[in-house]
Amino acid sequence: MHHRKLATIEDVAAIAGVSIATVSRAINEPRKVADETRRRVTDAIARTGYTTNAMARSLRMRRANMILILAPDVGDPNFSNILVGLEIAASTRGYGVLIGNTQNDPEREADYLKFISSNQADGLILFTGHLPFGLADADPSVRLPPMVAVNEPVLNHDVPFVGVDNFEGARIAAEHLVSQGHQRIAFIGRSPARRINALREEGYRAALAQAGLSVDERLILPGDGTTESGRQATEHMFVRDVLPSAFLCVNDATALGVFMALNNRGYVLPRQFSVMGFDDIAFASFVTPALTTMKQPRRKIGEEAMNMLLTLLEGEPPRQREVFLRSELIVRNSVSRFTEK
Amino acid sequence: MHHRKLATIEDVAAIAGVSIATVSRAINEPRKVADETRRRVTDAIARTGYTTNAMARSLRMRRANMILILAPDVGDPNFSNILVGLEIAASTRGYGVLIGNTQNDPEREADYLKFISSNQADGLILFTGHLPFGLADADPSVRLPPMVAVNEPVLNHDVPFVGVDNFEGARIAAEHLVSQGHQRIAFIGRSPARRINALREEGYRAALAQAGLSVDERLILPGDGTTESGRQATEHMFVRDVLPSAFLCVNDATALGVFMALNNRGYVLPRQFSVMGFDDIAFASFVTPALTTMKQPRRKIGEEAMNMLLTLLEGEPPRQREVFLRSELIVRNSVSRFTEK
DNA sequence: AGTGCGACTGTAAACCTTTACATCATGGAT
DNA sequence: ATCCATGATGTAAAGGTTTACAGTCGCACT
Repeated sequence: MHHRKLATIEDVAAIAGVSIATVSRAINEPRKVADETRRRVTDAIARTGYTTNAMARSLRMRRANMILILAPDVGDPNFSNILVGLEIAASTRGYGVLIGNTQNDPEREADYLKFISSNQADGLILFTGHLPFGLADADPSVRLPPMVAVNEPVLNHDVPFVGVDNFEGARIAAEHLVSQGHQRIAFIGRSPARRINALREEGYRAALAQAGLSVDERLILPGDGTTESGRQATEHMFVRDVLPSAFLCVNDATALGVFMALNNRGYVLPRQFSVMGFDDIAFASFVTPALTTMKQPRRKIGEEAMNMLLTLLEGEPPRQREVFLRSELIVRNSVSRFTEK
Repeated sequence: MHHRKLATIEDVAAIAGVSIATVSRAINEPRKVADETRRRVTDAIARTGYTTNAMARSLRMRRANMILILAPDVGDPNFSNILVGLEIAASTRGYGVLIGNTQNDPEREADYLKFISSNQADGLILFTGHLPFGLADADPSVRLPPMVAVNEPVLNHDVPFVGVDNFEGARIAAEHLVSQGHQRIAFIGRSPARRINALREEGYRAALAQAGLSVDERLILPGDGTTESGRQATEHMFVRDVLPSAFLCVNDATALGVFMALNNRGYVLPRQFSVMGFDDIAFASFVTPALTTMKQPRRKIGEEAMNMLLTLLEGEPPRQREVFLRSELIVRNSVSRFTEK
């Protein structure tokens, strides 16, 4: 199967006693060939073990049936499950999935665009939150390749987007804390420049407003979404001695940092402090106490995004340029009812 | 750049005033064309924004510069970092990386092989621990495509392998526990059918033997490497009331299950029990107490495997058919010195 | 009988490269 | 003056498809 020269459409045609055009048609538009002929072709294909050469096909058709996924970090816990969804949707529609790990390196981003310009990939899924370097500055007369952003919307450009409704998710999360009697709720992970963080913060504010609670700006701490930033923010609160009864974290990684800081100081969770995360990444349920959080429908996000891209590719305009999926409240053990001490 | 017809080698040739053969040579074998001519070609390329059409190139060259990675589960915490290594090595050598998520579904495995037989991919990285369905039963006269197994060796077939030295790693881990004074050490995750589990168990036995300790077979519990299996095994030990002072787990996920069971029963770690894992997956350092474990050089494994595959592809026989990389002992807080109670 | 139509099939061009082989010029050695 | 080697370039084939267009055949209809 490998070394021995592969069968071509011509071999099949010879055996079936027809022209190569007919073989091609028998494969791609079966209704257009007579039953008897089709049977002969099918037999010949089976006998030769013929598979159509994808390169020749792509060359002729000017499409590779291949999608390039650009991600800054393949190891991101949010990434892998979205990837599963992307991959499933792609393969059911006959597309392959190419991975590009950019590490936010402009050079690598530009490099990967070669897959597009060399016709090796037909479209782009962006995980990066920005246009790849080399496209961003291109003059606007050249058309951008078909692409869809996922997880994080693309800055300053009108790229179709599929992701979770961050505002609404954070609002629900904060509402949950309020419903448990918490009034002094911290928000960990302020970072106005990041769309995701900004939206989640807004959701938090909206929930407090709705509940008639005023926000104490001292309870809103900056953070970039890393575990370390959560730890630092928590430490900072203790140093300043302005403390909440509950922490709403911009994501699970941050929540983990909060856990570590509180554990370190000898507090017992959730008795003394409640903590909420966002994302529901893999270990959220394994940590002690198990983390109450908002679950992202990651696989669904992937499927939705890929389907959007593929219909885009097939020429139809997308039904909507932005799809927001609902995140789901997952109640575990890291939030307790607030009781006056 | 996208819709407007792409520049071909012919356009470049016309502008540079040379033949297409010269353009091709200027690109691929620059030394073979005169300095002046090369300059003209380079200019023309810059002016047209030409990129060589990868499909035409692959068709002619009969190689796609593309590697297919077959993994049963893209979400596996071991996977993503190995993927990073694979991806880096591939892209530095000018190869792209195609992802196939098989979910251990034979149909999907066979489906993905089409990428190989249709010339869309030149080689295969196997994460699955077995030959993909459709290759396994093929009659031996047909040559297998070039491939390298990673993470888990391939069952019953002589496929080159790159991974961690599981025996030696487990031996070091057990040795570490012994060095901390532990004598009753449990092994959680026995599963003779899995190469990895079997090897790690052997390493464990070797360490005990070396220390002159006899193994208590009742302390060796079955498990498939999932968190749940770790939890169950631990429960089982309490039910039978045969207890160790330390748990050596076949992997970190299992260790997490042990954590959960012990926490549940109100024990304080590592004071009352020591626990060791294997793998050093992402959250090993975030769990409380932070997990002492053996770190797999995952990125390195990926790089090594990809380089092996690519040299294989370029015709050279591999220097060795199996590469075992050393795992590293990471001491955190889940193991304490054993003290007689 | 002639016309037109529908169903089926074949011919050949086009997709864009790479590269074996041929050609040509130049210059040094004989 | 001739020959040969060397270096630079061009010509054309080959790689395997898809598909516009043309052709053939049988048949119903006028």
